[in-house]
Amino acid sequence: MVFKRKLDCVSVGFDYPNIPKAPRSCRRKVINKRTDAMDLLASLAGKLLEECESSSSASSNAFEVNMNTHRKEIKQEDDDHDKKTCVVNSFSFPDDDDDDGVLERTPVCETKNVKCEEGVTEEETGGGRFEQVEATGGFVTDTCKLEEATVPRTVCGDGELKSPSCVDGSLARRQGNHTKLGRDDDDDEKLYSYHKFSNKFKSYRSPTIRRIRKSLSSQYWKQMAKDLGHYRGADAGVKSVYRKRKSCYGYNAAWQRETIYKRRRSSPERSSVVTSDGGGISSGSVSKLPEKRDSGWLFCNSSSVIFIFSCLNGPLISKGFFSCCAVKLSIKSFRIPELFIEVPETATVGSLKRTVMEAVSVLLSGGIRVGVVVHGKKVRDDKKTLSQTGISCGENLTNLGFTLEPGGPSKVHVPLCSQDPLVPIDPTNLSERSAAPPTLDTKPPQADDVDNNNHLELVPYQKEITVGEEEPSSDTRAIVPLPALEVEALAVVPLSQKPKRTELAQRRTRRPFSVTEVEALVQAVEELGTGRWRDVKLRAFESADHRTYVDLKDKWKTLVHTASISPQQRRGEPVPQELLDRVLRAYGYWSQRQGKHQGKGGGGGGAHKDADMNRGRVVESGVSV
DNA sequence: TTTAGGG
DNA sequence: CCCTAAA
Repeated sequence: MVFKRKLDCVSVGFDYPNIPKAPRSCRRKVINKRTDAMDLLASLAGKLLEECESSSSASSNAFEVNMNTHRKEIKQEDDDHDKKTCVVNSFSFPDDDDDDGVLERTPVCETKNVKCEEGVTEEETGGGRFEQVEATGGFVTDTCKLEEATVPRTVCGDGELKSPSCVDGSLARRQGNHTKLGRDDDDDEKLYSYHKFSNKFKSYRSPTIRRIRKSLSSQYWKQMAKDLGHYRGADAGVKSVYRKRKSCYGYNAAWQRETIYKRRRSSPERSSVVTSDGGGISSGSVSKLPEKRDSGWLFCNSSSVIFIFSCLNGPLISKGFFSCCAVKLSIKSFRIPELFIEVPETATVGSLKRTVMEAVSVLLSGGIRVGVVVHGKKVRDDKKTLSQTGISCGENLTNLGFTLEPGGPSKVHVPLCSQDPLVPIDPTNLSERSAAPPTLDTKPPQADDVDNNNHLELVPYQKEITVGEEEPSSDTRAIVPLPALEVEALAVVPLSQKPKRTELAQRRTRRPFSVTEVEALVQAVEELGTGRWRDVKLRAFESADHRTYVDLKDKWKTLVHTASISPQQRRGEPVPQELLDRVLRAYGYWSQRQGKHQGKGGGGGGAHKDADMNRGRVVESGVSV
């Protein structure tokens, strides 16, 4: 099989405009999948680690996270006719990467027979995705060894919100390698294909993509920061998601537009890690370290705090300085063990990469268990504080380690994602797995609970994000959505990305309309007509915070339906027939009126007093079915 | 932000 | 109730 051909296939795969336009609902699902990929991607990126050391020699104090297995091999076998089975025995996430452009944060897939190509601009790829890979002649797609996939880490020493680019020395060390790898390809044809690929991707733009990109832009990170209550930008007023929701007409657009935020909408009693433990943190008592928190890993609580936040929404790494000493730690690298991946022979290299990445991402985003090892002994008691395990402030923590294991309900000692049970992942069946992604329940922080003295800063997995930047110009700096879920890849990687409900947003509790409410609604619609739901809301439900104008519109819709079906078919608390009659009457009237005036409406006199409506048998004429 | 409709 | 295209 000629590589070039495959590459072309990849190009075709990215030809977004060729994707048949599906019905809106279908399209939406595709979009969701893309978003999931982004989430996973972000999550992958989020397994970054940060050290608090301010000295450049900090890295020498780092400890390492080691995985059980380190077989550096991908065995690839034929599976029936067209399946390739790749076993990725280990991945490592080195501590750094080059510092040249966004690729420095791009997980790099190195294989013996597969080269990593750089040169994809940030605009094209953004951070956090596998970069293009070109195969050498020896690729012919039977045994390839994947030596490591690397994810750089972030090292910042001063507690300021910084991009990973603040990593200097250690990054430089690595730069040579990858650059060389990428650049010494002398195959023009492949290069051509590669650029063709890039261009394809460049044109791979759509409002949806832009939106996703936007949501992953710095704005997003800032929002996350705000959520955590540690972002001190111009818009510092952190408000409770719940409250935003409640005041239907009060919240600002930015919030509402935040797609991500919807995932975090939740009941007010839920709070974020830092939020609920703010007091403990500032107290400087390690013993108050939260042992079990929502969506992050809060480490140390005195003069320095490392908060590693990871969820489907993306990773955050934050850090703050407090008044006393802290446990400082750095994770140079860790490895995740064996993955089992199955792809069709016809799969492109690109899709293979994406498959691997998704697998890794899925694994990282919830399918791994983290163990804490202190002095060589595994600490199983989650409630133990660090100090109780023998870790004390100021020490280099060379005696602290972690273990990561895939699969199984998490016995997380350090919750990487969520306190919710993690969905087990069977790494040997990843490609066929239909299980829902890990349940990641991110919970909105409550502004009221936020200890603003904590001043945690966030270090997004993203370059050059600036704290004060209000303009989401960072569009181009966003972790650009991986085109991983284009049709082809979806076909190849049937990973079920269907999010569980809890993963998105918590559905509001159902609150059936009372007869009184129905009456008020009918009354208002009689007067205002249909199509002025905001007015209806203001007129009749202004104080009912839980009833949005959309709710009212929906209720009206169901009322009309209810009124038009037989009483036997109706469910729930019966609505007096009298009200239903009024519903039909108003419906008919306003339908007719709208037809006549063609949206001319306006605030004119209420229909309530309109003789036409009360008198006429508009009902029949107005109601169809 | 609101409206309108499908899910 | 949710989601979202469109206005």
